Amino acid sequence: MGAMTTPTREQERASSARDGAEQRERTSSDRTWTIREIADEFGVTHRTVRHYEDLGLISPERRGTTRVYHRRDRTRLNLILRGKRLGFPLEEIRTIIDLYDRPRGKASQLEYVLGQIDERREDLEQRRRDIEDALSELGEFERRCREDLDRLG
Amino acid sequence: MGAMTTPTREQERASSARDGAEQRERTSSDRTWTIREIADEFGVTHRTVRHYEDLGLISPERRGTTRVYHRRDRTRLNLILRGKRLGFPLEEIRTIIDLYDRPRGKASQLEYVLGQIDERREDLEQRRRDIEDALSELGEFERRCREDLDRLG
DNA sequence: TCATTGCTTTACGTTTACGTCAACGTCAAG
DNA sequence: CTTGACGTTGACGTAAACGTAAAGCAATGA
Repeated sequence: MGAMTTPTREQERASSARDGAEQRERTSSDRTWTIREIADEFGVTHRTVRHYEDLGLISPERRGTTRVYHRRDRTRLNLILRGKRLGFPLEEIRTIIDLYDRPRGKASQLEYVLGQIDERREDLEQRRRDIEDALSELGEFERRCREDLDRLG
Repeated sequence: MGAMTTPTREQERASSARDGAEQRERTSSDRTWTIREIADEFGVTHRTVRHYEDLGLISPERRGTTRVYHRRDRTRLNLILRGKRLGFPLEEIRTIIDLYDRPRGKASQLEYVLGQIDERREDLEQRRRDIEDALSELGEFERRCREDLDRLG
């Protein structure tokens, strides 16, 4: 995780809460967000965020009835959205997230996780090959188009 | 049995389907396939193949009422399935296929096609980045797992 | 001749991933 | 106290991508 996390405006609240006596010093890791803020920032609807919660992909804190989102929820959302861009179904994305989150104390657990990692890797590498193929076909096609264009001009 | 209206092609197809090994007088580019053969070979159902036809992604020849698949249909099916592996919706896949097939005689057409190619390329390169990121995260995660495993052993 | 096999169309069912109300709670401002 | 901005939980709608009968020819095997 963290390889492609978007640098965001977590500084603003962190610095302004520096001298507040009422609130303990809030580091950026303490910041929380509402569902609307999260949805807007990630470019999805609140309905979508709630849908992901229904499927168990995220589980924000509840204060009373209201959802409170923390940094970990943002991390998960990033994973989810990238998974979606890659065309993975949400259920499969959930298994991936669970994989990252699963407690892996015992050796048997770790062996299992390593096996899952290999499966994931196979899948991703197949996709990468598909993309490379598609890109090179696209390049070849472009070359031919430009040839045709040159003959016309 | 009554008089056959168009006996020639129908019988050709029937006999070639019966024993394909003997029918090697035909060059491979002339070979045709039934919907079942195509479906089996590509690992999809005939319903799926017909669905793609409904959406205009393939348009096999018709002999009478029966669908006859040629090499170009197989090429298209390959494009479709790769598109699906990459998570593209079928409608978008159709536009890509149409792009490759579109007659591009005039310069304006070619300009348009080149623009489309760029869009496609952007999309694919975004996906590639996502895959690279996911793969490197996976690698990092694996490294940590192996560390944990070493500490246990 | 009859049954089987394969292809056909029509049409409704299903799953995924949400969208879209509806109806209600809550809290600060006017 | 009412209004309005957000929040909540259902519950139903929908589009994509097929699945799954149902029902019908047409050629072939027994």
